[in-house]
Amino acid sequence: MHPVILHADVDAFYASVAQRDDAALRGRPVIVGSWVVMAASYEARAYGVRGGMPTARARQQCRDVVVVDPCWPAYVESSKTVFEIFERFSDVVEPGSMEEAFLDVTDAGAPGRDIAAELRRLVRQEAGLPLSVGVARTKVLAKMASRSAKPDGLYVVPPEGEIAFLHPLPVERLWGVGPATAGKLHARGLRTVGQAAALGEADLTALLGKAAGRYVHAIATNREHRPVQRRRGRRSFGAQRALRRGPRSSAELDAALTDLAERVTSRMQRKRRAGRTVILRLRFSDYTRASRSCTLGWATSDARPIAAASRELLNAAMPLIEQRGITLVGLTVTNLAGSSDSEQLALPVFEETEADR
DNA sequence: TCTGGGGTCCTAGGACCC
DNA sequence: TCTGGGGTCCTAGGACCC
Repeated sequence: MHPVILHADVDAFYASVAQRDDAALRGRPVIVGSWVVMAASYEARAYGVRGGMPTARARQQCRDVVVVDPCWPAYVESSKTVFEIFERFSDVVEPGSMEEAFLDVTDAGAPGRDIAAELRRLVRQEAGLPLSVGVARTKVLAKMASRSAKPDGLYVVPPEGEIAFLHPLPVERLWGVGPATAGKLHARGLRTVGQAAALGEADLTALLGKAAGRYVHAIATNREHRPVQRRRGRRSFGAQRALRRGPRSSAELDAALTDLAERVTSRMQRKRRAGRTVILRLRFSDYTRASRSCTLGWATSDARPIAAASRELLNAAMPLIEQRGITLVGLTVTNLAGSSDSEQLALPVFEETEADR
């Protein structure tokens, strides 16, 4: 018996929640976000509206668009409902985000297509949301199948039809191939997955680097069979803030760092996690980026040492900031202490010792 | 009003240790 | 004095995903 893997993904999650909760929005172009589009309903996408686009531009492209503010409690609640439904179909559910997951339903005793159809029906009925599902033997194929299924559809890649599905696709449709990798492949004259597969692993790793080359070769030749795995614990906590263009006073930057450190550490404290490495992320007026990091001698979730470390990093980066102008400041704490198997697991928050000071 | 906010993983060089 | 591998940790940057 071959593996049966589902990739289930709620369509335009935030926008669909908004349309579910306000009947007046149904059938209309809706975007969620204040000044940047976080999600666009399919009605809005028909006008070329895309995620990441400034809302002002979305309004230009679609005069009737309705812009709604994000509503986090509704997303958390909806996500919980959807995942409870997923869990009924498999013990092996790997979340990809709030609104998508892989399910290994090999042992479910019914054809993948039937399970997927039932999953879609229940999510529509109990969560009131449109779910697209891809069914295949591997995660990568299931993921790309769900993309083909959208919106509100079901797409099955049969075992004997895998290469026929995969090889004609443009390389940029591969999961894990973004603009940079696609650009390198295009520069070599490779436009389809089949052409990339024909190149061979040695040439692909020479072109893309070891990991990326191996990965692209494995999926292009349909040899990527990583199992569905329950989620590992998180590896970092971060927060960031975009800043208006123009000079920023150091008091302003200081206040931003203090705020970011508090946001990050309060989440860490809630999850009972502590970290040792502080990363300051900067973005400049020309959209170049830089990061500065340092590692403390102890793991902490206390805002004060993290804010202090980030201020030192910022000071070290001042010449860069003065030269290029800063438009974003971010703070990430990583190198988390203890096991990361479960967020619920209570972990000791290591105290700063005399020797560390 | 071109470009938000939250993550993951990989690479490459240098320091340091055995 | 010169030389070797192998391993880990740290820093900075890049690519990608939702």
